[in-house]
Amino acid sequence: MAETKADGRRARGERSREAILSQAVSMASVEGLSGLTLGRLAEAAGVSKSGFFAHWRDKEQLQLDAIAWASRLWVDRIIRPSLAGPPGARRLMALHEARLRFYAEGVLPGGCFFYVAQVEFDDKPGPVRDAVATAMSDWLGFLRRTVEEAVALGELDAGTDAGQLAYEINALGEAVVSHSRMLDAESAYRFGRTAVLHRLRALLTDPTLLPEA
Amino acid sequence: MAETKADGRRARGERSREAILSQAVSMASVEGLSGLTLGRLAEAAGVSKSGFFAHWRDKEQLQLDAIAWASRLWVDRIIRPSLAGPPGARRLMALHEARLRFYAEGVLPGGCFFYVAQVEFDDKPGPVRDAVATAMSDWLGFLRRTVEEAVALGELDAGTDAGQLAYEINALGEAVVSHSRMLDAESAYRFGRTAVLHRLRALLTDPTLLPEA
DNA sequence: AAAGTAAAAGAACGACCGGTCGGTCATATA
DNA sequence: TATATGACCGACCGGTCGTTCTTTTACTTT
Repeated sequence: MAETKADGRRARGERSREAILSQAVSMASVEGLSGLTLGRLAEAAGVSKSGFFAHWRDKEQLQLDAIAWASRLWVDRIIRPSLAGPPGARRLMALHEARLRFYAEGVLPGGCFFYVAQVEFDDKPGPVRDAVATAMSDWLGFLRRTVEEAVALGELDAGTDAGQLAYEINALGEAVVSHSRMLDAESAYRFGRTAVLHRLRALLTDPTLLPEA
Repeated sequence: MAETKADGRRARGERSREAILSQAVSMASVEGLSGLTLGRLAEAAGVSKSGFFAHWRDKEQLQLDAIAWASRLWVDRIIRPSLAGPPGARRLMALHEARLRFYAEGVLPGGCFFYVAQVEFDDKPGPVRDAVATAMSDWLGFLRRTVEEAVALGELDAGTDAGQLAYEINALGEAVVSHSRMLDAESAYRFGRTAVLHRLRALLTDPTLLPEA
């Protein structure tokens, strides 16, 4: 009992910090990291604007931490689950489908944090841009290594260009975000899924590894 | 002589209007249509901030006109040139390569106006969002009809899903923008071109229609 | 030549931006 | 128990935003 009263200032601070960060990632997935304003963020997170500065020196520091937080979310929701299944071609498809599910479930109200962030910062040099580029490079690198693994396992055609295939899987998944929101959600998910499934099936040495549709 | 003096108020206004619009599309390709500020826009276009309001009621009207201006630019640079060549599979590849050239030449400093605009407005209902959605739909519709034409000409496999292929060509081209700016330009253009070329070649009834690489 | 009109500039507005400051209060530390 | 610390607040700063109003200027129309 009296559980809610035991409120240790430090633990409470940590909870505030995470609430703000989580809210920041959500809001940034809609408005972007620049469109995010400290006033609205603080209000949405239930703290005062000045309370915010107990946790971050300035807006840029928050942006950097938000990128790290979003990376963790991506690993938790997309990468880690796929590591529970078999490697190779099936893992590639699992990654892609986890991504589509991530979008479809509306985990982030704007669809994809990094999609917005990379468009926003690809022309604005600085630490934030560098952090986004690193996250993007990490993700594409992981995809590429997963392709290489599939080739090494003999599941995909030996002539497969891993970097090329990683680029395509990423591009075909990314476009689902705006296509589903601007035009039609059902066809966006269908096109996004079918594109990668057929691309992978064409490279498969054992056609039973992935479903026909 | 006295050419610069003959300045007809009306003609001068039209020139101002177009200078502002052109500048707005360039700046919006970097900062987005919301990130665009009237002060910097006016300065870059060589007029005063208030002079802007002689041409547009408010910022939203400018955004709508900028979308129309960017659409015309896209038609002039991508669609119209491709109509000069043969229809069918070669036209699809020509469209894709014109797009990549558009990016590589730096026609717009931010790479692609609509790429930025669609990410920015896919979650913000209103007239601007609707205009961006229409432009996006027009482009994808044109791609789809070009695919259908290629199928009707017997150049592409009869079982080709036109909407699906249009989605893929667009997605694979779009991703070049941020990939080239955030990571590596050379590989981005190579991946973007190779992806569509191979995708089309796999559907070709006459393999000599498109180059091997 | 007079009257009318369109293109601009200049100054100023209220709202909101990121950020600072002084202060309060519960808690961790000694 | 004394003290330092971290979380947090309300008030406020200079600056920029989109927008409005007034005025000047130069062309167009009558």
